[in-house]
Amino acid sequence: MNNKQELPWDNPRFRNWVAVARACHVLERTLAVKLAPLDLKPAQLDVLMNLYRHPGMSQHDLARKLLVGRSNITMLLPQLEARGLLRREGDEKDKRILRLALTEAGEALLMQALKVHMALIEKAMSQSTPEQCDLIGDQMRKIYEVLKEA
Amino acid sequence: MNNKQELPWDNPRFRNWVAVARACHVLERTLAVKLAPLDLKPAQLDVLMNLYRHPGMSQHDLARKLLVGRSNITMLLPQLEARGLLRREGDEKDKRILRLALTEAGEALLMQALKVHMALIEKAMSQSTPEQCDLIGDQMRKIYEVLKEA
DNA sequence: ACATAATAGTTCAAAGATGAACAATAAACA
DNA sequence: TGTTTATTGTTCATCTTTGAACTATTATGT
Repeated sequence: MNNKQELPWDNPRFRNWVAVARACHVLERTLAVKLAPLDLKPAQLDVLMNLYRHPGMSQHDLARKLLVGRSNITMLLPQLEARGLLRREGDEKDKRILRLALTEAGEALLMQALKVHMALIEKAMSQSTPEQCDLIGDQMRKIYEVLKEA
Repeated sequence: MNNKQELPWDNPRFRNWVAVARACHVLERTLAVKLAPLDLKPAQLDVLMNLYRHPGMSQHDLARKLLVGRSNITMLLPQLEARGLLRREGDEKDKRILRLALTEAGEALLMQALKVHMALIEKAMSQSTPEQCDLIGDQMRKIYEVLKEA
């Protein structure tokens, strides 16, 4: 076996992925700062966004969408529920399942937060032409599909 | 003010960025799993990588490179130092600074970990042509530059 | 029907990350 | 020189996230 492998930093794929990771990281950090006035964390915003798109989803579904553990959801929801941002009600058929949905207050706060999030993403993605932007999205969706099951 | 704003999900920039974030997240998670046999966390690999590229850097420099707080570095390094993977020695001129460098063992482990990391990135980025890959990297570097100072 | 599997959600302890406050040292400047 | 300000790294309290063990409920298979 060849001990003197090619150094990753000479590999375009490696260097370019590192750039992706760094951009993600800095945008996430920035979002956390900009969201602070609304007393929302990025993780909490993710919850609100998913409940808005998929009302009635279970905690298990939510965890899978967010790529986190179920226990994380269990810890996350009570804060938001106590603030009156979402409802949890048991499923009729399957008593194990709790169905989740935003309240009006939750939807209102989400809209506020989305303005912040959107402004940040605009700032980031306006660097690219629409075609470049779509290409990036397409490639990233492919990556997600490939790694999801690995 | 218009309460009925355009929904972000109709906006290509938003949807495409969400794809970036998801791809990042799933790759990071997968990396953590694949790195477990080496008893290394992604954050620790980041440290080793940076010390390899920039031997002699200070903890402050390292924190900035990794986009984390200085205290995070303080918590992170003793584990790696105790495993004999890196050295910390005080700067001659400036007694505040600790200069960091990999040991031979650290470099050896890094090479092992890089194989894992590289294989994962190959799997992800081989979805794209070299041109697409470079375009992605270029755009992401722009994003980093724009958000870095914001 | 009954035993066994699988699934949804919770609890809990351990590990990670964060930011404010602090000590030691260096830099700036009067 | 002497005083003030900045910088480096640490400590500590707090908040997140995680995974394993647990309970309750449903599905599966004989």
